[in-house]
Amino acid sequence: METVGFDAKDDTVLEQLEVLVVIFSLRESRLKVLLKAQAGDLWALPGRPVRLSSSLEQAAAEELDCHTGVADAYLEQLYTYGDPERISGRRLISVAYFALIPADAPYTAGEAYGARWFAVDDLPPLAMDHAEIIAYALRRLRYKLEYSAVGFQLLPETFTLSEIQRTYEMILGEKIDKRNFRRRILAAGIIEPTPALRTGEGRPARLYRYRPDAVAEVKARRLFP
Amino acid sequence: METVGFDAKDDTVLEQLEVLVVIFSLRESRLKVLLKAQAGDLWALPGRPVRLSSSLEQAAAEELDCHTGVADAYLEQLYTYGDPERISGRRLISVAYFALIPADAPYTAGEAYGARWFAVDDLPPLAMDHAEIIAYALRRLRYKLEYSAVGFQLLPETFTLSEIQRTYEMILGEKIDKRNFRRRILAAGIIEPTPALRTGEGRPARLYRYRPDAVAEVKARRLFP
DNA sequence: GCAAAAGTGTTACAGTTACACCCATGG
DNA sequence: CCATGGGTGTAACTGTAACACTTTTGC
Repeated sequence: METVGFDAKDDTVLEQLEVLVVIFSLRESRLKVLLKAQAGDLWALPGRPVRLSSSLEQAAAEELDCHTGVADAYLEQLYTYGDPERISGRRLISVAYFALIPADAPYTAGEAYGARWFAVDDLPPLAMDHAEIIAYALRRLRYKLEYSAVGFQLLPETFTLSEIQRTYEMILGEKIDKRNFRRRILAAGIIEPTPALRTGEGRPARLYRYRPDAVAEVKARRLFP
Repeated sequence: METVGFDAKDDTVLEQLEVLVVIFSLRESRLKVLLKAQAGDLWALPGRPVRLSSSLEQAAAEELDCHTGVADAYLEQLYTYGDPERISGRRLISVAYFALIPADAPYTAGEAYGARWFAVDDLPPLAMDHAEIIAYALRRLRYKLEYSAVGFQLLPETFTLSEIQRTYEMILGEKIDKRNFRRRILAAGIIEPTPALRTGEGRPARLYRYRPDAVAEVKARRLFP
């Protein structure tokens, strides 16, 4: 074999290569993952082959966009799965990404193309090693939550302190003390109050906004509870 | 195109796929990386194509073995680089791994095939995006050092407390208090004393051994200074 | 006996946790 | 006026950081 030339608009794909995307979102007060129906009652992570002309991350972003309509979500490479045993009769390299989309992204957007949201603790039977991939993505998400500001990527533009706290509790699966949580998250300086209040049952709550300029991941570990 | 069948001993390779290995070791009291000479005064990370029949990690382990003679070193997948722009005229997906080999592995073993050790803070001109890959591997190594027992993979089977401390200082690039370091590392219970002493200049030092059974990465973060 | 590295505790400080009541609104 | 969720401070405790001298060996 020899080197393959290609031009910048080459639409052919590498046969043995795909990207997969583990798309997380908060839906109905639960952390959910978007899955596509497959033949044989199995579900699978959304994924696509990679064009010669596009980067891996672009391919993942396109797959994310076509399912959720969200183009600028948080997207991070997770791991590359490429063992010969993971699929019989064919070699397949899957570069897995994980994505976080805000809770206020249109619910039904994800349900085009036979896709559905499943709570991470209540998954259907999954194709290949996709269960393992989701488990790893979840571990990484929980882990990152503790030393970075990644949790805000799951929230709408503005949110109340209680909403952030519920988000953290939902992902980490444990209760957090309200006063300690507020003190810390405010001390970290990564959110700022807006003039607006959210009114609902009970006393109205101050709405806050995330400050992406704040250097969160740097230096300070375990920023949050 | 269509699906490619293959059998378990298929030696053909995927043309656009390679593994790269960032091999770290402590040499002459510095943290060094193994690089191979390339045409045009450039140096590159050791790497190889992936056979259809072998896993990515196997391929990385083989590349590591053939350069260092170490078959059971610490090996971890780092990141997959696959943007079209990283090499002109050809699409190349590089799955990068990083490896740690003990300081007492034979020095010259790495120097077969025109390879040489370079201190991480004094690297030669590098091919493609390999400088970026090394920088990322180093960041990850430093990071992991703080919440896992990965540092022991760079040490011989037995070592003195001062040797571990110097290892940490070398990688993190900062001084650590001797008494605090010892107290913590002993409290963590991940090393145990051996009957042996190491004699040299000054008072002989107790030799310790790493206890791989100790659950290090679990639960406790920031185990070390 | 002196140079060189090993070994050893205590105190001050900072950060974390635990904890309970009043406030503002809608119905 | 009451049910609902929002908002607030302090004290005990735990972990971390700073710090200097004695011990054992080889030369």
